[in-house]
Amino acid sequence: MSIETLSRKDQINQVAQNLFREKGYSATSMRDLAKAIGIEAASLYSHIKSKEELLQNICFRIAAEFFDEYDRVQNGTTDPKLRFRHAVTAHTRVVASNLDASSVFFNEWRHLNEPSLSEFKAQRAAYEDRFKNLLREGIEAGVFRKVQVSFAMRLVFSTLNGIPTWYRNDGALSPDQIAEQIADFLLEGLLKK
Amino acid sequence: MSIETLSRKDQINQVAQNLFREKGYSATSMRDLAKAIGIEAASLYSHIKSKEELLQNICFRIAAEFFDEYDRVQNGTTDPKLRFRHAVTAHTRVVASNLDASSVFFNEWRHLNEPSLSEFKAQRAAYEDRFKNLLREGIEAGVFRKVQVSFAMRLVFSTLNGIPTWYRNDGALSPDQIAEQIADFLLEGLLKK
DNA sequence: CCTACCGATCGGTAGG
DNA sequence: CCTACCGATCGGTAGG
Repeated sequence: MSIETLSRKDQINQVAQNLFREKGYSATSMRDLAKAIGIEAASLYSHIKSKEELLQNICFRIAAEFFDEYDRVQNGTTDPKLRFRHAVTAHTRVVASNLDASSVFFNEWRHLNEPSLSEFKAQRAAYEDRFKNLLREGIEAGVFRKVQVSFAMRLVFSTLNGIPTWYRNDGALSPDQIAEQIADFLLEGLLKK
Repeated sequence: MSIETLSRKDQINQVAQNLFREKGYSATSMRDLAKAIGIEAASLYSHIKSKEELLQNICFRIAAEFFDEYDRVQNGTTDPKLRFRHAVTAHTRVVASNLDASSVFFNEWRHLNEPSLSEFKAQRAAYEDRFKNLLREGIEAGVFRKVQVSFAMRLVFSTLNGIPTWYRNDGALSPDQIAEQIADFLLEGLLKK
């Protein structure tokens, strides 16, 4: 869908995602946003309530996508290794398919005010717990090395959340392809067997 | 060294590192900085030239540390696996020992203006090339799996550069300890052998 | 290191 | 969706 066919409100949200990612939330002014769309800054407020509302929409929409995609791929799977692989590939697909929004989710959430900030942190912690549980299952099943679960979870998310810093959706590698490769990397490491 | 014993200029740099990390460069005002130190905003300019100069100092000082520590640990080592391990642990030590500054290096460099911005990117690319060469060596020596060098380098740095998002230098794990564990993780992956 | 101040820009509102 | 505008705050300077 090209950007001209979006409703003005959707267009504002999409341009905000891009500017918040490229310049950061604080360094993006409502005048920057309006100019990129081609209207006056004051006109934005016919469609939105505040600058922070834009940030909230981005952060919570992408959070919901992470949960939805996780639940979708876990449904029915019981093998610990496969459950972990599915979680990683699901997360990667969401990130790689929403590079602007996920960048904002990872880097700009701290500019949320209360009570959104606490709600955001709670959702993120709940999501991270799912990955910790998968790691625990894998260790108990004897499939994974006896790593520190909390530590390993952090390293996994560092890898996954760094995707927007280098991935370009230009056709060279599809989201599904990098998802598989990242899962391989996390499971196998660099050493030859 | 406690913050009171620093020269005023060093104190400004240190507080700037912390605020730029916590709030971001754009969201940190010179008045925030002055207030945290206990002087008026105008007085900062007896010690520094501009806000951006503070950012430049942080970014280039930590870049120099990455190069210095890399050169120090590579000196004399020839085994590909050990060379990679030393590079990873050196980088990790610099990050874990400079959490504020390295966070700014990773996340706030985009607020640099030219010509600093281009210089920064050039240094970072040169540093990344060193890691790519290490990966290439390891593959050619048959020690590493045949991964895509550029892709693997990105994943390695994602893991390393995510450290400030979770590591707390509170005595539970020393920089050297997490450096070793991260090297294990990158080399071995999660799967049990 | 301070007081006093500058022009520019910020997020947002009133009223049409 | 626009013009006109608000008070607040920005990075920084002059002068002491």
